[in-house]
Amino acid sequence: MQAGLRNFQGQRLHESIVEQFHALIQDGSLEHGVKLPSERVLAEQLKVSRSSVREAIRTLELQGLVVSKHGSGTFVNTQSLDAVTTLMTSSLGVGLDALEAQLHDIFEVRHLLEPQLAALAAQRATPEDVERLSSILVEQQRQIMEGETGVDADTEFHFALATATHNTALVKVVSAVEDVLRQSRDQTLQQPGRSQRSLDSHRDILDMVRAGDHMGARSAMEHHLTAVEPSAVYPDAVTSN
Amino acid sequence: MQAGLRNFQGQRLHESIVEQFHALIQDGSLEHGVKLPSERVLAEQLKVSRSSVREAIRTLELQGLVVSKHGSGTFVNTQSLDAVTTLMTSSLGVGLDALEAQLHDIFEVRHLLEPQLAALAAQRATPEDVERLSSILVEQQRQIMEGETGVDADTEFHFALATATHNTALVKVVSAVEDVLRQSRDQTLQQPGRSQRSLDSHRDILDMVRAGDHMGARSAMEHHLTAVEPSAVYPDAVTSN
DNA sequence: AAACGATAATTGGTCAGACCACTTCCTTCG
DNA sequence: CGAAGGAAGTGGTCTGACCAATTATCGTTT
Repeated sequence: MQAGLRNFQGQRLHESIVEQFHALIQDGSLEHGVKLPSERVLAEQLKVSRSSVREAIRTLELQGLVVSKHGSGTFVNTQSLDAVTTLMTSSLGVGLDALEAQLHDIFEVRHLLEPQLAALAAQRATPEDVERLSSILVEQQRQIMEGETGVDADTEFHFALATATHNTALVKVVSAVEDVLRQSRDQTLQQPGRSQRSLDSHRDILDMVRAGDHMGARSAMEHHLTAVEPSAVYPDAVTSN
Repeated sequence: MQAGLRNFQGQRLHESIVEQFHALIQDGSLEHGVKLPSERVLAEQLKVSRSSVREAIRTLELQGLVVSKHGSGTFVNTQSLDAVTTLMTSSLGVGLDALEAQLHDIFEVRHLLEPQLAALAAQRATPEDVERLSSILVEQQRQIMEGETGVDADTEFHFALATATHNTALVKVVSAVEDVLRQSRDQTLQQPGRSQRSLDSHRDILDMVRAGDHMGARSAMEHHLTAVEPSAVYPDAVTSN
């Protein structure tokens, strides 16, 4: 009987090769630093083409599990940061509830990040920043009155608030989170009253920022996030002071 | 127009192709959902073989920036969390001058994120998580005793702490931040005593996590961040305690 | 004219064999 | 004995071909 090479439904060949290596690494057959056979030999052993082996190795290298050195060989590397992650995530299969779980995780990141962010913004926002935030809320009000959800203005507000911290790294992190959220936010805001409530708490936040009240801005943001959060009730949210 | 295809120092061909796509995506030339040319056409346009194009696409797909569908084509995908984080890290790497300025910003993000993260980890860490964190500190101690800075173990500790929150989104955000920091951390830790002090405060954090004391973990992390912050202003003012 | 179905064209996935560039190691020469 | 040189091994790239899934095309049928 030929080697496993189960190539079931929609599974690409080099992907199943990757899975085999994951298994070999996880059960300890391939320890750190071990040099694995050459691509040509691997291709012959697995009875696949060298291209497939290469694409598999490319994947493993991207995952940090392996390092290829030109002219020398390919070596197992299980001590990198990336390596541990991929080994963890590969072990637990991706279920149907994965997306929902991811969404919850992202909201949790917001809970950690944005209240602090609002506090920073309250301390550093320039009059121009406040003006910009204010005009965004006007636009959001207009969208809501026209029957839209105002999701774009909603996202824009959080982005602008991040900008008001004058911390470029923070802006990038927040926009990463908000970008992913924008898709789901549209559904959330379609529940009756949600849009208006979101706008109201945005106004509260802006008031605090305008007043330079960083404590107030922090709690206003926390209130806002709780208000717009999809029903998910969590046992113990982080108590921030 | 034939783009440069600069293949300088040890740069593999498909890697420079990946970089070109990163640039195209970042400057907005490739928006979400856009279908890019077939592999054969791309190979011709870039004047490389189709294999190289494929390996580049494989990389982009692993980074979440692109999705290939058999028989249909390859499409840009910039709305996944993976996509945004990889774009973030690749963009933060550029600019030697900007890096200096952004370093402060990044440390500020850590100050916002990681204490909260430590609190979460203290609430959710499993015995396995604690075990893992513990072994990392052993490794860090070993590296320091051998005269190294222990920068890898240092980075890995923060990464492992993030995984202990069991929040995949949080892990991704933190690893993006830590990745950028690893470069500068090596310099910071080279100041005498810094490495040992960093290890000591890591131990404090782990103690709090082990005890499930989320408040203690939070303040321990805050203390740690303050201790290792590259405060070029005060050379060695921080007491070791 | 619209709906359906077979067919061709397109595209990603895999395969085969070749050559190039870099490393390693061993032989050979000084 | 050491160093220069070359041979073998390895990853990196190229070429061209075929397979498999999808999509577009066009004919027939209703």
